[in-house]
Parts: sequence; structure tokens; C-alpha cells
Amino acid sequence: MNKTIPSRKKHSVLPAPTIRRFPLYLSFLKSLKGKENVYVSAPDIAKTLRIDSTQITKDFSFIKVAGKTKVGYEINKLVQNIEKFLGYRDPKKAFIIGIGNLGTALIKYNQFSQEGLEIIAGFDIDTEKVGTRVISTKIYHIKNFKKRFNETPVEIGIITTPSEQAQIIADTIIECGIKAIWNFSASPISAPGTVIVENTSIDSGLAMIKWKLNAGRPLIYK
Amino acid sequence: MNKTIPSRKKHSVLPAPTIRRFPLYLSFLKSLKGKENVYVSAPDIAKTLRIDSTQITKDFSFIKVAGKTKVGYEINKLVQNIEKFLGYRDPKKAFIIGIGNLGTALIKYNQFSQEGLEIIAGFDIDTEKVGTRVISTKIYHIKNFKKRFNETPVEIGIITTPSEQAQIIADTIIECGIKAIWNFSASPISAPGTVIVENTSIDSGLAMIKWKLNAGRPLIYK
DNA sequence: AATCAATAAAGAAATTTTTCTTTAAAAGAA
DNA sequence: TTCTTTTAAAGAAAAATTTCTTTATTGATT
Ligand SMILES: NC(=O)c1ccc[n+]([C@@H]2O[C@H](COP(=O)([O-])OP(=O)(O)OC[C@H]3O[C@@H](n4cnc5c(N)ncnc54)[C@H](O)[C@@H]3O)[C@@H](O)[C@H]2O)c1
Ligand SMILES: NC(=O)c1ccc[n+]([C@@H]2O[C@H](COP(=O)([O-])OP(=O)(O)OC[C@H]3O[C@@H](n4cnc5c(N)ncnc54)[C@H](O)[C@@H]3O)[C@@H](O)[C@H]2O)c1
Repeated sequence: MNKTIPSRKKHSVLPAPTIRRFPLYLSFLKSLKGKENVYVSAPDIAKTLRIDSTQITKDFSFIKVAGKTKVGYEINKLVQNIEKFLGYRDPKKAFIIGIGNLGTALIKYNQFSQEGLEIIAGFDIDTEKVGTRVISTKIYHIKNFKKRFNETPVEIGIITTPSEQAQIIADTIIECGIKAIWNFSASPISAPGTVIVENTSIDSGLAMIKWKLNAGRPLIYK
Repeated sequence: MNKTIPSRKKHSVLPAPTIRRFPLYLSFLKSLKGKENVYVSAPDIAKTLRIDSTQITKDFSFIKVAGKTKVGYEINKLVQNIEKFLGYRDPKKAFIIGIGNLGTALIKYNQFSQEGLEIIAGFDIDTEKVGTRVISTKIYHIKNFKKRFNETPVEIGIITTPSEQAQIIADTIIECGIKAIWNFSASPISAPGTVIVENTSIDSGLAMIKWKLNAGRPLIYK
């Protein structure tokens, strides 16, 4: 007896895959700008994006945008709703730690500001980098993270240090009170349940490609 | 009548999420190097990676590596097997198109060579970039792609151009005979079923973080 | 006006993936 | 030795996600 109650706390009503698809829809919808069409149908989107059309209508239904039978969805309204959902007009501030190849690329990526992400400072351990700027973003020494954080609290910490440092950095910034961590290192980091963690593993993408390339010619293990 | 046969062609015996987890395991296992332990148990890995331990044993069973009851898995053997599975000793050549912020970062990423990916040339439309090198990688004009490809065929094409160009580039390199496309642009690209496509959407990661940050305070749509 | 065709929407079914449960093995302790 | 505990492994169950099916609406066509 004392069986656990079968229904557990759902993290959300929205499937995570749905959330991850929204930026893709948005990108496609924006590519339709300039075209004369006012409406776009789910089957049309499905064709280019290679996503099942009923999946698309389902995803759209989550953000309460209704389509018109025989016509489709109003492009502008769809764009507006998705942007609203993704919080494009609700900017979040971020610090980025590790100003190497990837860190620099992320700071320079000019799309983030339109997506509601503001990288307001960078941190590194390399004294050659400390004091410089990437575009307009100042780079500070990692030892000054806490001080800077207290002066200007941010919600998101982006980690682009080598994998070996990622967990230590994470622990440090969690202690400072960061709310969310976007980790690009190959090592997934662990954090208390109260901290939001998103691991973006580029290497996982490579693993997938290489596996597909070799599929049909299975490797033998011994 | 004439109902479709219920069982459809399975793409593989390995779940895609499993494949994507292997690089994470590998990263964790390598962080154990230098430690005196020879074995590591699934519950131990589970603790740091926050992945269910039975999931881990299942994933490992796919690559035919057996653990020892009460002891765990031999770290070295595990590393070897995963690397073998991921084809680290089976390098694939790649061209990268779009030598901007991200393209440059990818070329400079020194881990890829150890993971069995060789980016042997870059392509751009910007004449300022054509003729330069990123580290030792030569940058050619995109119009010379076919020529270069015929001279030195590669299996993978990495797309890091702006989203608007991604599909056109994809069409071009597919026509040349590329086998797999790794697309980093925000627009998922479509390709014939014979071409392997992996869309790595960094923006999807941001969408997830921002949504989680706002969860509990649901946005109202009107 | 009647019919046809395309589509959204809702729900059912199938599939995939994760989590839970049970079993057995084996190391270490008593 | 015997008992306890930890763990892998296999299978069952549950949960999540995708795909299929049906229905109804509506614009276009005859
Ligand atoms: N560059 C890529 O394309 C790419 C691809 C896949 C994964 N990654 C991952 O992204 C991360 C960064 O890769 P990269 O190529 O930009 O590496 P990089 O070596 O170019 O940059 C790492 C930066 O972190 C800094 N750093 C090191 N320790 C630090 C610390 N304790 N505090 C603050 N800063 C510190 C270094 O000084 C350096 O500037 C790595 O974990 C890598 O695995 C990168
Ligand atoms: N930089 C990032 O951190 C980041 C983050 C998320 C997504 N992305 C995506 O990655 C892609 C690249 O981003 P970026 O910041 O490196 O952009 P970027 O503007 O720095 O680089 C794009 C490069 O592509 C080249 N290019 C344009 N059209 C071309 C064509 N037809 N043929 C060949 N080359 C062409 C440009 O000359 C430029 O060098 C974009 O699609 C972007 O959405 C980048």
C-alpha cells in the first residue's frame, strides 16, 4: 500500500517539442513576407517544413490562433501570436561566460535582440580578453562576476567555456542567484530543480548525422 | 478494405534520443579520466547527468557494452565503445557554407577533428572573405562550390548562411551530390528523402529557456 | 442551388520514449 | 558461510508525442 498517486505533476500543458518548433514556424512565416499572400495553410507549411500538417494545426491551437477552413491561417496574426508566445517583446538580460569561438559568435549574433535576449556583458578568465569588447559588449574577469551580477542582475547565464569548466561556472553563477542557464558545452550541467537549465549540445547534432551516414552499414563492436 | 498495413518501416532500432545522449555520456566519462576509478555505475552517472539510471543502462545496452553487477561499467571500455559507435575513428569530410560568426566558430572548434569531422574548405559569397583562411581552412567563392566538390567530394555540407539563403544553398549542394546537410540556420530546410538533414536550431533552445522563465506567469493572447 | 474540394479541428490510435518493477548476480559485511 | 546491499538487465507499464481518422465548415465550381 501507500502506492504513489499515478498522476504526477505535469510540467506544462505544452509539449516541449511544440515549443521548439515555434521558432521554425516563425522563420518560415517570415520568409513569406513580401509575397502577396495573406493566408497560409497548414498543408502548405507542412510541405516545406516536412512536418505533419495535423501536428502544425495542433501546435497552433496551443497558442489560440484559429485558422479558417479552406483558407488557412492569417500570416500576420500567426507571426504576432508566435512572437508574443516566445516573448520577443519581453527582453531578458544575460551574461555570457567564456568568450572564445562560440561565445564571440553568440554575442555577435544580431538576431538575439529581436528575439528578446540581451547579452549585456561577457566574462572570461583570460586576462588578454578582459577589458576588451566584442562589438559593444564589455568583457570582464570571471572573478568579478558576483560583483557585476549584484550591480546588474540578469536572469540568464550563457556558458561557452570548455566543458571541464562548465559545472564549476554553473555552480558559481547559481550561487549568485541566476535563474536560468544556457549551456553550450558538451557536458550537461546539473543544478537544483529551481534553476532552469537548457543544454544545447552541438555535438549531439554531429552524432546524429554521422550515425545516419553509417546506418545500413552497422559498425561491429567487440 | 485495402487498409494500410499497421507496422511501418522503422527507421532504426536505436531511438534518436539515445544517439543524442551518447556525446553527453562521453563528455562525462572523459571528465572521470585522471580519477583513480576504473568503473562507474549507472546510478553514479545518473546523479550528475540527471538522467534516469535505467535509461542509461538501456542506452549502453544498445552498443553492446555490459556492466558488472554491483560494480558498474568499465570506464575505458565504455569510452571506447561509444567513440566507436559515434565513428570518432571514421572521419567524414565536410564543406561549410557561410563564413560568418557561427561558421568561423565551427571551423575553429578544435574538438571536431577528434570527433571525426574534418571541415576541409569554406565557401562564402562575400568577396572580402574569399581567398582568406580561417586557421588553415581556405575560403572559396560559393560559385566555385561545384568545381571544388567534384575535385574533392565530401559527404557533409554545413550551412551557416543567413536563413533566407539556406534553402537555395541546400538545393545547390544537393544537386552536386552531397549526402548530408547540417543546417544551423533558423529555417529548417527540406530535401529529398535520400539526403540526410540535421537541423540544429540554436533559437529553439532560446525559445525553451524563455518559455520556462515565463511559465507560471502565462502570457495572455488576444 | 447543389456539388465538390480543401482545410481546420477534435479525437482516436499508434508509436516512441521514458519510467517503473522485478529478477538475478555479485561484492562486501557480519 | 550467510546475509545484506548494490547494481545491471530485462520486461512491463506509463507517459509523451506523433500520426491517422473523422467531422464539419466554407470557399469555389458547375
Ligand atoms: N566552437 C564551436 O563551434 C563549438 C561546437 C560545439 C561545442 N562547443 C562547446 O562550446 C564551448 C566553447 O567552445 P569554444 O570553441 O568557443 O572554445 P574556446 O576555447 O574558443 O573558448 C573558451 C573560452 O572560455 C574561457 N574560459 C576558460 N575557463 C574559464 C573560466 N573558468 N571562466 C571564464 N572563462 C573561461 C577561455 O579563456 C576561452 O576564451 C566548449 O565547451 C565546446 O565544447 C563549441
Ligand atoms: N551566430 C550565432 O550565434 C547564431 C545563433 C543562432 C542561429 N544562427 C544562425 O546561423 C546562421 C549564421 O549566423 P551568423 O551569425 O554566422 O551570420 P553572419 O551574417 O555572421 O554570417 C553569414 C555568412 O554567410 C555569408 N553568405 C550569405 N549569403 C551567402 C550565399 N548565398 N552563399 C555563401 N555565403 C553566403 C555571408 O557573407 C556571411 O559571411 C544564420 O542563419 C543564423 O540564423 C547563428
